[in-house]
Amino acid sequence: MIVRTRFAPSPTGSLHLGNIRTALFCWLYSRNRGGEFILRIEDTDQERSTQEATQSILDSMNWLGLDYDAGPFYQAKRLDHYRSVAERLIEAGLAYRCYCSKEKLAEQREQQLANKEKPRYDGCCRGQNLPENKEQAFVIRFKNPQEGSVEFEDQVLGSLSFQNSELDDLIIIRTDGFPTYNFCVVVDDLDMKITHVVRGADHVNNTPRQINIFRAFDAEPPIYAHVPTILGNDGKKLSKSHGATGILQYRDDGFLPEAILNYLVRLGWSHGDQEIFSRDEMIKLFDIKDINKAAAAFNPEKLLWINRHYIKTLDPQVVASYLAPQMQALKIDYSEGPALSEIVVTLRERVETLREMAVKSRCFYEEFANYQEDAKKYLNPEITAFLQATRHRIDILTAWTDENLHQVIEDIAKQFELKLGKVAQPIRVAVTGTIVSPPLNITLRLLGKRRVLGRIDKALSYISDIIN
RNA sequence: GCUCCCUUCGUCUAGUGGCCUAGGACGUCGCCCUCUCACGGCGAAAACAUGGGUUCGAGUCCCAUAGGGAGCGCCA
Repeated sequence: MIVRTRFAPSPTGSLHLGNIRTALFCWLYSRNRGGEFILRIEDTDQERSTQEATQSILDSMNWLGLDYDAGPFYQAKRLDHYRSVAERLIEAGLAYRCYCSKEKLAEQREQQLANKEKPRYDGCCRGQNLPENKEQAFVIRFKNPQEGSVEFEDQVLGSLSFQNSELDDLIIIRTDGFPTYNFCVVVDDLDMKITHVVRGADHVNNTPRQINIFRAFDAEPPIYAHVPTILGNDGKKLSKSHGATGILQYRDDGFLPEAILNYLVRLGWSHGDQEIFSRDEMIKLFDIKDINKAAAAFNPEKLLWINRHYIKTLDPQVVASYLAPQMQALKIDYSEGPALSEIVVTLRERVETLREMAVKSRCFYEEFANYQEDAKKYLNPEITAFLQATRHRIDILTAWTDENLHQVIEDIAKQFELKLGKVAQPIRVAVTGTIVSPPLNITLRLLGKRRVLGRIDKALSYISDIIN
């Protein structure tokens, strides 16, 4: 039997970390088993589904490299199919038309809640076998078994059992003729021959209803695996409605897809003490059986740590390709000056995100307007002499290398009988305008002779200005 | 209210009855390295929710309690 999983988001907003982790687990399982992974867009809610959301789902999957073997399938394109299936269910006596008004139902619900009962449909139209009446609005309800129980073995949670008496007759076709979630899921999972349903634990309570529908079709339900929800770093649920960050925002903020995936795979899943997993390792080692039952809280610091890890260890050329859009977003023209891969190599140990890297790279491509406030104190008359000497040494330097530039700084320190730090820091301020930068010799090399000399001149005139 | 689920350091987790004096990672703190910032190295503090069982022996099995979560839609 070939394993076939699906990720089935509804296009009512952008995908967040919780959704993506579910997609990842789904994808990993199918890849691990050499199976197929299907993308299905559940857009039966005409009110809330949007084209933008659909596009952002596609973009997100693409960015993370979660490729699918079939789809995307759109439920909105299969409406006639769902309707005819529902009609067949009525003919078979497994579903029925219900003419109860929304108002009546709402009232009933309120009443039940007031009586501290579980709100549920009372089955008023069940068994009446009401014919189609075009004059009056009706829905189609599934005839849920009233006795016995539904039991199934969840791959994450273990064996679960629900009494049918707890379940009511759910609506499968609305008044407007659109099918509802629990119905479409079953029809599609069946049609698409899904073998394993890996989804969020918020669907656990839907599962017995869906299994009953499978049974009505005389079909075997798929194997279920409900993965626990992800909580925000405040311990509260992470969800669209609580303003969870869309995954593409992480891309824009300078996170690597490798980091997002690695972070997410370790949330609720583990393989001993291993923290770092390449895509291939995840695929090779992943198993649903190793998913934890408890909900995990999102920890932004650890995501940052993993992001740094990948910035530091991935091929600089690859990181540079991710950096380019960040440079563009900041409108930094990097067509002249150091290659982006050089920037990556020098800045990768001092940033947490690519955005930060882009920001810090600015001084290699553009002149700065002002010295930072805390840097100004280094530019005083006492440094004029060695700054001038430094300028001269650099001016006559023929081979522009890290070694030579380091030698220049050391020589100047020796010549003026100063500690290395005492000369390095003022020079750093002169050429970068700030008190923090990569090692000075490397900074100088990246800036290039023309920029270095220009900035030293600028610092010298700044100093003479404050004297006068 | 009812149904279902969950519970190891602040956080992610290892742990499948003796290997646990509970291990690793992020974060935090300290020290070392050092031209700044970092990287790196070394070290420290930090957890089995509570109470009962079962057992020679329980973080590990069972039961209660407490706490947390999800669902109870003509949303998905």
